[in-house]
Amino acid sequence: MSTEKLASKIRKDQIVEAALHILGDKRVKKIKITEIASYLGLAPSALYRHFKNKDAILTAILEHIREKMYKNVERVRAKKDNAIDRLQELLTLHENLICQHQGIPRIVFSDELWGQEKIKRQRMYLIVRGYLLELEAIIREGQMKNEINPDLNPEAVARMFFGIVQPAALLWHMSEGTFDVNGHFTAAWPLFQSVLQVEGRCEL
Amino acid sequence: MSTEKLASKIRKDQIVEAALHILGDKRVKKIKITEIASYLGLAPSALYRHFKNKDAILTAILEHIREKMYKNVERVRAKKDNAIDRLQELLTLHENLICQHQGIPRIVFSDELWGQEKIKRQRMYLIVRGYLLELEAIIREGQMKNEINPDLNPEAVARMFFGIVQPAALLWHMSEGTFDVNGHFTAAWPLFQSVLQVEGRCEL
DNA sequence: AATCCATGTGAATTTAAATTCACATTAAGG
DNA sequence: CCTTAATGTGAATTTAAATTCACATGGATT
Repeated sequence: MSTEKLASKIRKDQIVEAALHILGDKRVKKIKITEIASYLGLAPSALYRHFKNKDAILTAILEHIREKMYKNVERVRAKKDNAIDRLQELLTLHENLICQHQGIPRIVFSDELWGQEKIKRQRMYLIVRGYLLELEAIIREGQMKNEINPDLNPEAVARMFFGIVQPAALLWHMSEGTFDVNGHFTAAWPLFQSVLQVEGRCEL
Repeated sequence: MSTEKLASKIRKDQIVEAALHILGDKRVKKIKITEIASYLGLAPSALYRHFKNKDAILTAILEHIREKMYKNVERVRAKKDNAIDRLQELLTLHENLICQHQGIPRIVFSDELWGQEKIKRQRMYLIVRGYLLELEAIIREGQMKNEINPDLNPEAVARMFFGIVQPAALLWHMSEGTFDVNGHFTAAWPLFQSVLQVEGRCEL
C-alpha cells in the first residue's frame, strides 16, 4: 500500500470521490461500477486496474468516510476550546456533510454499503463507535471544566448528540434534499443545550 | 382489493411477515424472493400468484410497517393519559420493534427497501413525517395540560424523541444485536425528560 | 360429474450488473 | 530506440436474481 505509485493513489482517490459524489446525488440507486466509470469518463473495466473488485471500492469509501469524520473532530477541537462550542461547531460540519459534500451520512446511516459482508458492517460499527467515543471525550472534558453538567452520563449525551444528526440525515435524504437540515439543527440545539446546563444555571 | 378472497389476503400477509422476519434476521442481505419463498416452503414462482413482482412485495411491507407504527401510537394513547408517560411507553414499544419483532426499524431507517424507485422513498418519507406529527400531537396535548414545558417547540421535541430511537436501531443492527438498546433508552430517557420539564420544576 | 379457478411447481428465460480477457497505448528508464 | 509496466478499451463471459411459462392439482360451484 505504502509502496504504490502516486499516480495510482490519485486515481484511486478519484474513484472513491466519484463514487461518493454519485451516492450523494439525491436520487439514490445503489452504486454501480458503470456509473462510477462513466462519471470519470472511463470504461467500467478500467476500475479493475485500481481495485480488485467492487467490494474493494466500497471498503475504500468507508475508509474515506472515517477520515472525514475524524478530521471534523480534530478541526473542531482546534477551533474552539469550550466543549459546548465544539459540539455546536460539529453540528455545522455535519450539516455540510449532509447537504453539500457527497452523501456521506447516507452511507453511514444506511445498509446500502455493508449489505453483503458482515465485515463491512463491523467496520462501520467501529467507525460509529469510535466517533461516539470522540464525542464522549469532548463531553467529559467539558464536564471537568464545568462547562457541562458533570452529573450527566457522557455516553448518553454523546448518543443524544448523535440523535440530532442521524434523523436529519435520514429526513434530508428521504425528502430528496427538501428537508430543512439547518432549521432542524437550529431548533434542536437549544433543547440539547438545555440538557447540558449545569444545575445552578437554571435559576437564572 | 376489497373484493379479494380471504385466503389470498392471508397468503399475502404471510409473505409480508416472512419478508419482515428475514429482514429482521441479524445478518442482513437485501431481501431475495427465493428466501421469502423458501421460508414459507414455496417455490419462488409461487409468490407471483400473490404479487405482481418484488416491488409490490416491498410496497406491501411498507404498508405493514406503517400500520404497526400507527398502532403503537394508538395503543400508547389508550394506555396512558399523561404525555410523558405516553412517550416513555412508546419508547418501550420501539424497543420491541427493534429487538424482537422483525427488523422494522432497519427498514424505516435504511435505504434498502426504497433504493430503486423514488416512489417508495416518498412513501416512506410520508410515513416518517406522519409519525412525527403523531408525536407532535402527543407533545402539544401535554403542553396544553402543562405536563410539558409549553415554551418548547413541539416539532423539535418530536424529532429529539425520534433521535433517541433511530440511533438505537442503527447501532443495534450494526452490532448484530449486541448493542444494549434497553440500556440506551434507560440512559437517554432522563435526559430527554429533563428537556420536557416545565420551567418551575427545576427549582426543586 | 364436469368445470373452473386459485394456487402451486420446476424448468426455462431475461435482465442487470460485475467481472474477465485479449489487445492498444503511452510514458519512463536503461 | 527498445523494453517494460501501468493504464486503458470493447467485447465477451459469468453470475445472481427476478420473472415467465407450460403444466399440475385440489377444492368449490354449478
